[in-house]
Amino acid sequence: MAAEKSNGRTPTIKDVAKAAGVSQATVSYVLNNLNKVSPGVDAHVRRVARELGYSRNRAARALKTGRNNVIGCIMPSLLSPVFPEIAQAVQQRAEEHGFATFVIDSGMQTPAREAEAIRVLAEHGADGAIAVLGSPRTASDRPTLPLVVIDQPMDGMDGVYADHRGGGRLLAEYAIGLGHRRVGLLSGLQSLYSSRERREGFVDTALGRLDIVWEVEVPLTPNLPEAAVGALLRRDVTLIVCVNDLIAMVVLSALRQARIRVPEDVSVMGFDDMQWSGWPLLNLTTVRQPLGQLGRDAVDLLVRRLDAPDAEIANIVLPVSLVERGST
Amino acid sequence: MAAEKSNGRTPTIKDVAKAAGVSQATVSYVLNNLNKVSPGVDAHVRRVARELGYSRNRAARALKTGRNNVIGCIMPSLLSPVFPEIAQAVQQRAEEHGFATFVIDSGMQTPAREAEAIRVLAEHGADGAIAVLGSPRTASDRPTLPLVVIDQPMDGMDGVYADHRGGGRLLAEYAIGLGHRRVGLLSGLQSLYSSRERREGFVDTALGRLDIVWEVEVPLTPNLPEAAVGALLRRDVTLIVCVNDLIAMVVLSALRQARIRVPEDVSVMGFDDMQWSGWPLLNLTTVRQPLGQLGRDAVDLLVRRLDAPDAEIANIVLPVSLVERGST
DNA sequence: AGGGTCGATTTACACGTTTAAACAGAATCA
DNA sequence: TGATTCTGTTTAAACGTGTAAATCGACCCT
Repeated sequence: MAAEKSNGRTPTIKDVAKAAGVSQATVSYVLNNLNKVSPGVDAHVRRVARELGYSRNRAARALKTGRNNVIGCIMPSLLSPVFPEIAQAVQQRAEEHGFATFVIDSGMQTPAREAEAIRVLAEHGADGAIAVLGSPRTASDRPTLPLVVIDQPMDGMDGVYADHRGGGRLLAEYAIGLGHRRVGLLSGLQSLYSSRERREGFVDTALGRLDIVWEVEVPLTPNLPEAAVGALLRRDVTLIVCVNDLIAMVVLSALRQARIRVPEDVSVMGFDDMQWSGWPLLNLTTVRQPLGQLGRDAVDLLVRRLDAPDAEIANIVLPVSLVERGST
Repeated sequence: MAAEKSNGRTPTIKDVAKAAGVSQATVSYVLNNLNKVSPGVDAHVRRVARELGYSRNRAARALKTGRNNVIGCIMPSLLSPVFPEIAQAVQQRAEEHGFATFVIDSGMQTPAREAEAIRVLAEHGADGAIAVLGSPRTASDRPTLPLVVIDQPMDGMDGVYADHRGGGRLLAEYAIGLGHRRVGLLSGLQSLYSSRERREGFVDTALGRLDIVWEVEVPLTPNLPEAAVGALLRRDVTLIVCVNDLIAMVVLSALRQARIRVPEDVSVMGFDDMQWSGWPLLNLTTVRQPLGQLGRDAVDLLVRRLDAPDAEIANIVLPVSLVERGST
């Protein structure tokens, strides 16, 4: 063993080259798996590199290639239970592709914060990002970064989202099948694609077969506006349909407080099938959307885009399914 | 306006220098806020830079300085409600220091995954990391990365954690004050510092004044072992003390399912004061630990360490407080 | 034997910064 | 006035890679 460069510094490609008795270029070629070098040399270089504990300097190669192998993951909130589930999947899949992931909490859907998040990502060298966007407006500031949008189609960008409309339909059909007639509807902000679709799927199917006695549009944060609470307590429906599980959770809370029993006095349905919806405390009948799959598909789409910037825009729609539980 | 270099490329420091009629070095000095240049030139350079929409290339400066301005944030799980709360605070504070944050889900406390997370971070150029570690073992693989550990002291590393023992004491005192006598204890894995401290604080204070009728050691995942469920249903205590709110939540679930009422039939207490503990559905009496503050202090500690690698090891202990709610 | 091809390897430059060191004036001082 | 400090600015050398282009042999073909 001739040249152990065990001085403090972490070894560079130059050290490896010297130790292996070849040029830097050869080492580079080997380590990038371009099959440009003869098998013998290849093996030798690899061995030496391993022996020295060499690993390529990210900053240098990023500087040279313009690629950082880092993607961003912009979520409206990490405190809600559903986004972390997506973020986790994104991170794992990205890792498989050799990308690291920046998770950023954009602070619940203010367009300014979302634009800011994108800026921060770009500034920190992210190659692209996956985002759950709260506002359609953000589209106008066409970002400097390749973006894959989750939960809604957005023209000019790749997207992955669940079949919200189909989910709404499922809810309505299930309710009808159960013999409900008078229902209340807590729909999400209709400026959001997903909320709109869910609502329309439900309403269209319900038409003529369910009476929507009241409907209140609520923000997707975990507290109900006055109007919604009032409606809940009127007790003039046998079923309350919520735009998502988080809202359903708040509804269950409110009902509990008012000592209205579920499902004896009134039934409740949600949408998402978030992690806790299955627990006895909630036990929520809901529509399951494949959260992990959303994240994984988004990552795949993004790396495809990075490799081929001019590929045609893709939109993936994932199927949903009804999960029957005790709240109905 | 002479030199608008509006060809496609994003502008470099060289473009700015040329446009401003000074050298690259001057531009660099200005933009790094070393007060080396005269006010007039300074202002001029800044203006030109802004006009060109220039922003420094991270890869290049990372290459030169050996600093990436990126920190990692290793959490055992993002699905649990408490860690995202910390992660969010970490991210915000890091941003204030000019650092971006990698959030990594180490997959619930397996030492291998934790070591792997550190490796990934190092490989992706993180300058340091903040970690909630599940296993003490990880300490042995002394990481290549400056680390600040949250939730436990760890020799040789900076740490931030709450006064777990004091919290345990608070719980016991409150229980005594309420007139309880027979209590059940769901303690966490005693291999974890935080669980151990909480338990000891409680047990020491309870000594002779509370009967700990049964005690079961449970993992910190959201499902109870048989033994625990059995104990709950024995109904031989007036109070159940849980190692944290997540466990308490599961307990409430189980009790609900068994139609045991809280707090009429039995009281429940937790630890953490996570986001939902205050909701009517849980309404949990608990000990509040300042989750956000943990994250912020950890970041401060980390950047201090990065600036002064040889500073003495610091450990910050944060105070806790009792939050009275409806479950007792 | 001389030109031509081909594959393996090296040479050499570029990427966009930071920063020590050199430099040029101007101000200060003996 | 000439030597000395100071201040503001520039020059130039890195940092660790990737990769086009040049180089070098070895081999093949008339």
